[in-house]
Amino acid sequence: MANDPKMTDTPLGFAAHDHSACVKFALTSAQATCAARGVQLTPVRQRSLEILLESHAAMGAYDVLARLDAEGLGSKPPVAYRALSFLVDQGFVHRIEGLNAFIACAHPGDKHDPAFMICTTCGTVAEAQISSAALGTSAAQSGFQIAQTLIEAQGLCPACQPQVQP
Amino acid sequence: MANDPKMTDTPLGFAAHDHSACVKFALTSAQATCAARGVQLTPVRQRSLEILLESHAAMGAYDVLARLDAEGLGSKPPVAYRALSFLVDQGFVHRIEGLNAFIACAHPGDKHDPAFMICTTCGTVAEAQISSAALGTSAAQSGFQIAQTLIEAQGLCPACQPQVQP
DNA sequence: TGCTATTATGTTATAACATAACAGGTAGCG
DNA sequence: CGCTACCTGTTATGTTATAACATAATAGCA
Repeated sequence: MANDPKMTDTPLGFAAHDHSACVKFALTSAQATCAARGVQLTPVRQRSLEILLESHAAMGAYDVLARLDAEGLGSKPPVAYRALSFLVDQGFVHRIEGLNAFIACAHPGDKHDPAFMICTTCGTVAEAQISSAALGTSAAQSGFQIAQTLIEAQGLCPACQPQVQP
Repeated sequence: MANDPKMTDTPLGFAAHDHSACVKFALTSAQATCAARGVQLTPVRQRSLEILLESHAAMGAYDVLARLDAEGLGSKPPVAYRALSFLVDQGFVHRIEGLNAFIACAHPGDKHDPAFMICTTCGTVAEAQISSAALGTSAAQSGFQIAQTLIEAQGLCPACQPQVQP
């Protein structure tokens, strides 16, 4: 059930790979995770994930919705947004703030903060399998030319943290 | 023209500081930069920058617009978006993708990739004066509890880069 | 000065992204 | 059965952003 070794060194998106296998793997993995967590991968949710996996690119919520609508799975924005929220919550999909778009996670299963390399010319998005600090290195290795790096950390500022010391 | 030393160790947003001095400094600095670059810091642009500097927090484009409108400087979305685009282009203001918001740069003059720490409770945004890798360290030092880190790099993928080798 | 190219602003209209709120349906369980 | 929990359908609206075109100010220069 592991990825084929030949596709693990390069971020997805820039590298050729066995696409149907990677879709199948991600889907199976998501199904197993949902079963383990006792949450439901309903038809709309699963199909939304498949759409993102198949396109293998960043898609807007309305793009996904259009696909769902074409298949009779729902035509109103909340349908897509609810499915995408679920998938993001479960870690199967990442949201790319800079594009207002969603993309299937390139290495589901691992808990991780996503790091993306977004091509400003063709819009291709590659997810880097790294721990944030190594972004520059990873980019250089894959031949990606970084123009701009954006970091956003969300959390609690000192004033808003629950107090331990009275 | 340097920042007061006492306010350089902590990211702005979480630390008390001489606010009117920091507004004045940033404004003067922006004026000088515009003069040096031969671009115009027009009334709308300068006032937009002032609004962001004064509030010292992340503001949506329509929030800025409301302020401009109240002062008779323009009431239609493009007015705010054009001014904000200019300020972002010049590096006086950063756009925070995760919030669809804008914030005045905390250390103008330096060329840098912005790194932010965003409180999910109170919305306070602090700009970290760091080179991306040190975010975790900086956060720990300032007492910020990171829940989630988001990295977005924009640039050119291998296929889109101008070819050097024929 | 007068021409023209450029840059900035004003305005209309609409596109694109996102969510609140409520109604209805279905599955599991006591 | 009747309850609860969860998911889906739908209406309506809120929020963010830009295209496109008209007008005005400015700068550079013959």
